[in-house]
Amino acid sequence: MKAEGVQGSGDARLKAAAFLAKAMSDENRLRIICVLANGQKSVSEIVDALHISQPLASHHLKELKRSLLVTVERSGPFVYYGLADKRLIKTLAALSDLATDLLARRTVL
Amino acid sequence: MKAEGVQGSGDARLKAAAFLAKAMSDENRLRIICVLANGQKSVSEIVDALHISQPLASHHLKELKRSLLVTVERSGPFVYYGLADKRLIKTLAALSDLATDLLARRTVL
DNA sequence: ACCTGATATAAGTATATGCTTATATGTTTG
DNA sequence: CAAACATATAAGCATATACTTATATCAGGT
Repeated sequence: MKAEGVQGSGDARLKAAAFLAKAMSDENRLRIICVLANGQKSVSEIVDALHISQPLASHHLKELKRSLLVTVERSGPFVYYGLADKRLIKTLAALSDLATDLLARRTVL
Repeated sequence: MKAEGVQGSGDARLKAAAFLAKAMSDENRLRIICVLANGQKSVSEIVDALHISQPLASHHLKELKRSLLVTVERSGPFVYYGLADKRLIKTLAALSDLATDLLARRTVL
């Protein structure tokens, strides 16, 4: 018999992890996450911070929203995006540390 | 002036993180990582464990190698793949935990 | 050398994704 | 309502990627 507990099947967990990794697999999206780490930001603030076009920012924000990584809140003409979970920052840091090490190791060899 | 230290520019760090996330954005590759968590495995062992075709396994192993996530070692007719860094397991677990929570939260709301 | 098993590559297809330019929607203010 | 600003969507293009089927390479045994 199967005893899955609360966390769902290993299959579902891997699927979810792949989904999250995909959402984090674009540099512009990671830059957005970094900006949002300092609190909610409007689209235009994000555009200014990243130096990308407004439609491109909108596109990535839509993707981040679809992947549940960000929250959306409208206030007047502005739309404020924020991180859905603070652990995103830690997770991003872990990815970054590991990736940097892997690359550095390769450069040396 | 810029004081970057040993870890490279934030830009390079994000690029590296995006690269790693992309490598981890496929469920079959995550399944391979899970299998390799128990030690080196040959291609056919991986094929048997995942129930995927041999060329597909080879394709993903090539991608994992290109992304520096796995080591390759030939022994006779067999090619053994292993994890390049044990932190991959922890990182995958972190991704999985966070992703599962995000999805669960959404399901509830 | 030949055969068998293990792995890699090639070719082809379908789909997805990142980006740009142009346009639409929505909100506030005069 | 019109004008101005903030954001979203549409259309189009180029590239990447996951997968399948078929074939090639490579190593070991007879």
